[in-house]
Amino acid sequence: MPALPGQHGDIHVEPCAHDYQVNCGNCRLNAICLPLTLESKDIDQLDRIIQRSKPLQKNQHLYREGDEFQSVYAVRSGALKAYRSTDDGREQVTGFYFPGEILGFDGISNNTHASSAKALETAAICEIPFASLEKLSSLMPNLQRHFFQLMSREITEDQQLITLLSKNSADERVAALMLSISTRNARRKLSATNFRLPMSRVDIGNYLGLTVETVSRVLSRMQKLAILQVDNKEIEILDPTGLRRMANLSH
Amino acid sequence: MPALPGQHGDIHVEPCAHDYQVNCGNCRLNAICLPLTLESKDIDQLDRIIQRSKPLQKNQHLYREGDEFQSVYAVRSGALKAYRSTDDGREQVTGFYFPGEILGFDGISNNTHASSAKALETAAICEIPFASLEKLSSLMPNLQRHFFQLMSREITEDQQLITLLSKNSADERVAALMLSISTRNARRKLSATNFRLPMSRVDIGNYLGLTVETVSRVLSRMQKLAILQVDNKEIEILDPTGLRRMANLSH
DNA sequence: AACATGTGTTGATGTGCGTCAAGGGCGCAC
DNA sequence: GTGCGCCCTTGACGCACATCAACACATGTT
Repeated sequence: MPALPGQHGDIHVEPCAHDYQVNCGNCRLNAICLPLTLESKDIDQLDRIIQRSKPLQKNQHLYREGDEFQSVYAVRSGALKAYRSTDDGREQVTGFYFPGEILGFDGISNNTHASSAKALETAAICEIPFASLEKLSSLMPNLQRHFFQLMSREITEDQQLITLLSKNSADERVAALMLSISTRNARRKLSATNFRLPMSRVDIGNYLGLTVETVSRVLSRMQKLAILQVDNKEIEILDPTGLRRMANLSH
Repeated sequence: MPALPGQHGDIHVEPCAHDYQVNCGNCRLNAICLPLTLESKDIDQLDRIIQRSKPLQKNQHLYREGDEFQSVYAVRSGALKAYRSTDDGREQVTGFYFPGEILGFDGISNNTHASSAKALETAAICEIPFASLEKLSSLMPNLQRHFFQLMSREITEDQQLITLLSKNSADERVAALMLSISTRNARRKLSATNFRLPMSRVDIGNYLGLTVETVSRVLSRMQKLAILQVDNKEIEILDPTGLRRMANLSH
């Protein structure tokens, strides 16, 4: 581990000195976030409704369960988790969100956020006020379609998680999560084999319906089988094929 | 296997004799399906894009995983299940759909249905071609918002199921499903305490991440505790409070 | 009526993961 | 340095649910 003074290093943005120059047109992530064929004047219009505020620090909330729904949010850097509290007070992690991904859709149905979202590390966020988005969508069919698609994707991903929880063993669940993170890294042109997990073992277990101990044991086992190299939160995938076999998924 | 000429049969449109008189304006279910304040000319416009074909027979598919996505569907009568096949060939039931409910949203993201939908009993369906719906949504902000809300509701419901699967015992899962069906019945002005389950024990187990045997045992136990009266698929809720306590949910 | 098939129930046994407990590593405060 | 808190790991044990097996019952076919 390199001896960096601030281990997160990256975006240590003071009240966004340079933010005025960030926009959807030049954002590195727009291939993920907005894979649209929009004319540049349309992008400008979209850009004008998006608000970029100062970064969230680790453990800060973006919104909480029960808050009035106003906006959906795109992650520009960092990572977040979404979770809801169960009726007996425990929490259920419902998703992890990485740069280029959009969260907050569960708030639309009741005008109230159905889950909370919290930064797992320092995170920069683009806020997209939903009322403006709706208006703009009416004028730009591509944009309307894009947001229908994003919500649909969230539905299919939730259904994949449902399947994972209902049908797969602890080994398969953990392997599937590692593969998912790897894939999402690759989409952002980062290494598919070396990465740092932004979330704790507790969060992983919570997301996958397992206890911390089980997650830890599975990771140790994968290390013993030379599928992963695990050093605390640093992960290296040594044997992608073995990992896929362990996940028991074809994709 | 019933001796149908072509079991693929699926939607074999042959405008049904009495259908001309069914429309969204006079449909008993529109309070559930379309709880909108639309002017009657708007309802007419919506009505014009909706297609009502002859009912699906039990076990017929409405669509299959991999089919091209064209439409979403509202259930007018009967019941359906949605399911996807896992990588090792088993199936995962992702939802049950009752009259007034809308299914098919998972197809939008890839223009391909991510799950299959099959009738659990004879079912009448309203087909809503998505391309027309999109166009109409651009013109009618209420309608656009309504469909965003419906998709958002699907997301929050999936997240509830995720929580159920990840955190709750067999007893709690089965109790929660019974309560959910009871609530949905009540919304349609049917009895909240007496109903017939349209799905098999296998489907219930599959949906809840349990085996048939466990589902059967839980139902027997509930009967022994005088919470339910179970006669094959006929259910009577004898003790709603006890059922809610067993489900361990506040709502 | 006889039979096949699908669907549901119940009991006996096994096991994967939860629970409980202990201890190690690391960062941070003082 | 010493102490404290948090996160992670590892081992021993138990339990809730899966698995295996047998049987009951309903429905439809011949």
